[in-house]
Amino acid sequence: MSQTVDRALSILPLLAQGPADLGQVAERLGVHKSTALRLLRTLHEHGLVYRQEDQRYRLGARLFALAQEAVENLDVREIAHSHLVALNDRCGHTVHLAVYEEQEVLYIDKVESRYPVRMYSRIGKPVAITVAAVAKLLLADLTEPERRVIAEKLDYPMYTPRSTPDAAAFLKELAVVREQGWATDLGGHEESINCIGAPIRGADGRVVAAMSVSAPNVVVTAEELLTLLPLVRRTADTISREYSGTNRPKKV
Amino acid sequence: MSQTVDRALSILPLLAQGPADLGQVAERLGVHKSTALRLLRTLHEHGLVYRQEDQRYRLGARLFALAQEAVENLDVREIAHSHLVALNDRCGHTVHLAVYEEQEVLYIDKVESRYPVRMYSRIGKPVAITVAAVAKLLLADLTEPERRVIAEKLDYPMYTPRSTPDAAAFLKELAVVREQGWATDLGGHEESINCIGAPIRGADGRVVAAMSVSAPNVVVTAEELLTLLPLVRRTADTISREYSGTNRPKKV
DNA sequence: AAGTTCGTTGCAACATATGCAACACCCATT
DNA sequence: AATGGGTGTTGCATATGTTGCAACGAACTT
Repeated sequence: MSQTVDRALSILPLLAQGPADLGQVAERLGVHKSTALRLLRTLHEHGLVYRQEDQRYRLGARLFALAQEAVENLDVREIAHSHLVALNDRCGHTVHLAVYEEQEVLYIDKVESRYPVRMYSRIGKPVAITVAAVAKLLLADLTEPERRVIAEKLDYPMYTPRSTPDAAAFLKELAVVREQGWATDLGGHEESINCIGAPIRGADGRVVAAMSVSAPNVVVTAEELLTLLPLVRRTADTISREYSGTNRPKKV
Repeated sequence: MSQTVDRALSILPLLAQGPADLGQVAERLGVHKSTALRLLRTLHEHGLVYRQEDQRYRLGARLFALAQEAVENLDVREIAHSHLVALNDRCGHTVHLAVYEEQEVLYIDKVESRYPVRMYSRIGKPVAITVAAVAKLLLADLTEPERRVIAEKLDYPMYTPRSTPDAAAFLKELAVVREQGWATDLGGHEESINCIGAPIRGADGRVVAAMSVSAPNVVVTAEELLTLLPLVRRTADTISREYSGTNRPKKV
């Protein structure tokens, strides 16, 4: 690995927390100010870092543009998008698409609910991994040891009384999800919001993404939401087939 | 500047266009494969780059997380957000917040319309700079030479017949906007969508952000939308005052 | 006007990144 | 099976590029 690059990249998460001046960056990086300056300059040239009027640095615009471009070029997303929109047309609720990557689950697409009550979520935002239906689906597909390692490492914030309380409960839930091929989140993240989700699989059968439909209690009860399950699963299967078509089975 | 970092960062926009394998990266970077490998590895360690199953590299999840965190920590956004929501409550239309940075204009917040017809835009997405109301507001505040330089450099895509056709027209429009203190986009980006916008100013009077309200013809006519102008301007002014309060005038 | 703090530059010493060549691996071909 | 082209990967010697220092400059405070 490259030390210089390593240091430069360490600046990014540091600035993500908020603007910082040269001295602070140098200190938190453990290098001389002049070194930090040159690194920041390079980052600046690439637009990843921006220098505001008060001379302090913060993350730059190109970072957003990059993230944006990247997410739009994801194969699954491209294929899934129109199906998600169609699903939203039929049921009216918020539809999410998420992927798992290096211990994180994140939304890569979202179609907003037709109803005025909206959920707080955003593309690129890390998902509440211990409770979200999509997270359960994605993690349930990992191997047993992988699941255990991750489950141990996670925090289990009690967003609501119905949140997953600990690793044991989470692993149990993952087993259920794995078994049944779909997942729910009934008020585990926000008291009044329920979700149902289904996995999207590649040609080799592995789960490559997960989708979910979310709706608040005030619009439909959990029971009513569950009646949509067949529709959601059908949509996910359709996307799976289309995705498998473009991505031939891996020859491993 | 640092050559190593420079090379490493050059990989990002390259991958933004789509996944690439080691050889391709090395070639487009003009370096030896082994060098490219080490750079990619470092990027990978920081989560900026992800290695998919077919061994090819693409941009990684942390990039989104970073962008997300950064945008949430922007002072203007934090202050403006509740006001944008309140405005949306009153008028029901889509509300945008945007900033200018290094020749680019981008959305940093958005409150979705209550109506089913939605606009395609996304936080972090570069704005259609030659036609959007927010872009006009932000650029209008630059100095005359700056405006000219940028106007010359831009492309003028004719999204619709009402799009800004060329640099001359754009500069003229900017002058008008600068004079009147508000801006519109009447079908210049999408035929059936109109926007009105107002600037948010810092304590020194400079425009730090711009906000806009967008609505499709099918919901309200352009004339009706314009009746919201006082409300939009008042909201922008309120945000300006609050923002100026936290960011004392620069002593230059 | 003197003193502090912060960003910036030139330079010499050294650590680090570089390209090479050889290796290991997978898949396709014969 | 064996061969060959295509990957990605490793160790190593060279020299290039990065580092920290110290000194400078600018802006703000006292």
